[in-house]
Parts: sequence; C-alpha cells; structure tokens
Amino acid sequence: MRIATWNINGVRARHERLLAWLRDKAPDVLCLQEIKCEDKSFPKADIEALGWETATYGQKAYNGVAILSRSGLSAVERGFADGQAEDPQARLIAATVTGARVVCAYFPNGKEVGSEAYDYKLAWVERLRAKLAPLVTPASELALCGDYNVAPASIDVYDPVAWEGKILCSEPERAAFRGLLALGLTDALRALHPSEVAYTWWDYRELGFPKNKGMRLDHLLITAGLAKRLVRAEVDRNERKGKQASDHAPVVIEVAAG
DNA sequence: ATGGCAATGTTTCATTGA
Repeated sequence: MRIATWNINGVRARHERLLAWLRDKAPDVLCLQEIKCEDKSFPKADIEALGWETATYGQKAYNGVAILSRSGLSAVERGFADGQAEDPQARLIAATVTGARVVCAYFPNGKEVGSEAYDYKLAWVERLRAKLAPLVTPASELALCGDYNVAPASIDVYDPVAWEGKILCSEPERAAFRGLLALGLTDALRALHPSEVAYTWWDYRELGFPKNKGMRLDHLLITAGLAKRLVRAEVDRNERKGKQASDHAPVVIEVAAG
C-alpha cells in the first residue's frame, strides 16, 4: 500500500496538477492539506472518475483537509470529535482504509514564538496527541500524515543556526513532535533515511527551491504494525518544479502487504 | 536545471502562510 501526504496549497489552483499527479503516481491513499475551499468546491467528480473516493473537511479560503483512497474509505471523522468544543479551523480528518486508520492533519503554523497563534499550535498538538494515545498500540495500524509545521531536527532546516529557536524549529515545537513519537510512532522517512536531507517545503520567495533553501515539515508517522512492513519513503521533489507548483512537495511511503 | 511569492477573498489591497 502506498500512502502519500501533500500540502497542495489550494486545490482549485492545483486542479490539473493534482489529477496529473494521481494518474502518474497512483497512491492508494493521498492526504491533502490546505485545500482552501469548501466541500462543495472540491473537485470530487474528477477525482472519482480516476478511481479515488474522497472525504473532505473543507473551509472557505483557509485550511481544509481531505483524504483520497482507491481502496475504500470508512468511519470518516472530521475534526477532533473528542467531546470538547470543536476547533473552528478545519485541520483534521480521519478515515479507515483496509483496516488502517489514516489521520490527515494540517498543524497550525504558529506565526511567531510566543504569539497567540503559537500557543494555539502547541495546544492543538497536545490535543491531537491525547486523541491518538488510545489508538496507537503495538498491533494497531495507524498513519498520521500531514503538514506538521515542525522541522524536527537541524538536518531538516537549510540554515539551522539562523532558525534556531524560531517558529517551526523552537524547542517546544520539537518536544511536541517527540511527544507524538513517544506514543509509539515511527517517522517513516527517517526510519529508512536516517541522515538524508529531505526537505518537503521551499519558500516561494528568494529562489528557495533552486537554492534548495528548504525544510522538512511534512511527515508520515506510523505505528509499529505498519513500520515493520515499510519498504519505501521519499519526497517527490519533482512536483515542486515548474509553474504553479505548491510550495510543498508530496511525501510517499510504501508498506508491503501484511 | 528547478528560478527572484502565491492563493484567496475582504479584490486593485489585505491576510495568511512557513
């Protein structure tokens, strides 16, 4: 099974690129973040015509997440659905695909360390951690896929000195990321490529991509049940090239049949 | 090569992103 995650930065602006990418890569599951549209504007029919079912949790202009699957989708859950007041921002959707729980998440950006948005970010990650805690067991099959807006280590930042302590790289954000790992999750890309520079995002400004000034912000964290069958994990840098590319590249993993 | 912000709505500028 191939599982992919991609912050598409506006699904309407990326309509043709999305369809072309699906046809070319044909993942079993694709988690999308920042679809930036309401559910009614999502290109559901075009995607279904290619063979993928869709589940969306959209919002006008900002945020918005979706899961695409060509192996079925069941038990779709939008938002935290944890009994507390729902997050007004559409950042989380989950579904079950062939027995595996797929969680698609668009973590808050946080704007600036110490800001209100930063506090919201840290609280949001903790709320997600608490939600996932009972679902992550040695035998369970779960993948937390998305744009975490956290660069976990120096190797994941083009200029770690300049970014030290800054948003995306601050110690509390990295500790929150490690808190997710501590549930029993494995960083799929790092499991197979422990010392490879594997950025997933490059700023549109200042020739970020040509100069490879990027960060690794998009991750797939998987339970041991999936990690033991993990055979491939890679960033599709090719999708960052050319006109009208998202500023994020897709990340794809492959898990052998169980 | 892969190229010096981009998408969206509040629209001819403001907001957000990372």
